[in-house]
Amino acid sequence: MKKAPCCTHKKTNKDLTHTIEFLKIISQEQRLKILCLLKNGEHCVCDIWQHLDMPQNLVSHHLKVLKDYGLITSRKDGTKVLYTIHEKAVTQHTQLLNHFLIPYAN
Amino acid sequence: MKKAPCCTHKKTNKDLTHTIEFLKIISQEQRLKILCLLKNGEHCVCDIWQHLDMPQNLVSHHLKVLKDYGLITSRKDGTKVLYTIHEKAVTQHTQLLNHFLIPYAN
DNA sequence: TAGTTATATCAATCTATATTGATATATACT
DNA sequence: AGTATATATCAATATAGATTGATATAACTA
Repeated sequence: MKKAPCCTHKKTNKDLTHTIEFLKIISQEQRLKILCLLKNGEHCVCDIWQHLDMPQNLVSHHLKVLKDYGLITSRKDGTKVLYTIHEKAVTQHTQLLNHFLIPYAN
Repeated sequence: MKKAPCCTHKKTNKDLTHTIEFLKIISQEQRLKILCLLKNGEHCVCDIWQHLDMPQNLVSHHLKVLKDYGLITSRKDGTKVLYTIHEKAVTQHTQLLNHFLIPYAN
């Protein structure tokens, strides 16, 4: 039987710290909306701020936070910068989260 | 093919608000630790604050937040109050979260 | 080169909320 | 009744981080 992680173990403490970091980043309406938009495909910054009706600099700021943590990636295309969700990273984090919340999560 | 939820739809906006509430509650080290402890079984308040080395009133406060949002339940046993994770509610919230992060999440 | 569009950065302010200290309530025991 | 233990509540403070406004950088166009 697979052992459920417990917060008293060293390794799990590290995982918990990472999970908290991940959660703090996504527990923000604007950022979750951005991720939700990007999960359906690549978008430039102007797409995002017009679509979500928020100031351009704020979007850039949130994109930086998301990118610094590896939840999205970007590539340049002329003057535009196109952002995409990093699906694998996101999935890894959500699975780690489940370990802390659900007994014997896979 | 199942349609992925999009943040521009009314119903999804409501779901997003709920998901943000859920995330704000669990994106807190002390609270995630409490949930992690409770997921492995019932515990009284003194168990929790001694185990997690945090002040009693702070634990009570966090337990109230978790209970008010339906993530845990409680029952009295003499002077003690025993708390348990509400596994079904937690699972529902994590599944909703996946819809916002992962394309075609089940 | 000058102008325009797209994006990023920085400092200052605002806001939400975690934490603390003091105290209240509730139950059990002698 | 009086004391001890367990839990909850409340007001005050501390703090992290979201938002704003101004400005910088970079690339394309005429």
